[in-house]
Amino acid sequence: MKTALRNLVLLPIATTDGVFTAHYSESGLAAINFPSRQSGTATPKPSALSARVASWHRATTAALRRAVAGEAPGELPPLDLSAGTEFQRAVWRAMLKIRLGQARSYGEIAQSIGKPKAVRAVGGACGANPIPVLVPCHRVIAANQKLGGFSADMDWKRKLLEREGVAIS
DNA sequence: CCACGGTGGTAGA
DNA sequence: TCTACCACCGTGG
Repeated sequence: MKTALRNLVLLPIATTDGVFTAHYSESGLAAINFPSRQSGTATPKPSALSARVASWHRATTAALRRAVAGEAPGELPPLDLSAGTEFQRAVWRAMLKIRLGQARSYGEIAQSIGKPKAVRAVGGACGANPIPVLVPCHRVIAANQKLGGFSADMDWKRKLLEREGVAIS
């Protein structure tokens, strides 16, 4: 990932499962971090926030809380996926089309973006997804109906799928 | 159950 | 460039 110095604003999102951190660029929501023990995000003064970012953050907060609960997220803020390569963005767009309660295999994603043999590479792109939960990388599983992997805690993947009613063998 | 080869995309040297 | 990873997948013991 190339280091574009983009002015990022970091804001916390409290959920039933801990405090996530949202990153906003000039053009939208650029990343979400899972809760971690050490990282407390200092909340900027509200006056320092542009109205635009504040409104994005309201949308993100509502969407994330629903998504974490296994519900449909509703309307998302604009997503800034510019950090990814062309291939990665294609994979992330494909993931956004997987509906709640459904799951696709890595191979099916590869097929759907017109690169049926780029199966392992799809796994890599899933791991590079900057906006987990809202861009539902957890709905991509192995072809044998097994779980596959996850960059963050595997428990998150299992938990999210369970809440969405997806059965795993 | 396990081993292995064929794969394409990425990051790092 | 070249090389070594991989959140895979099918086939074969």
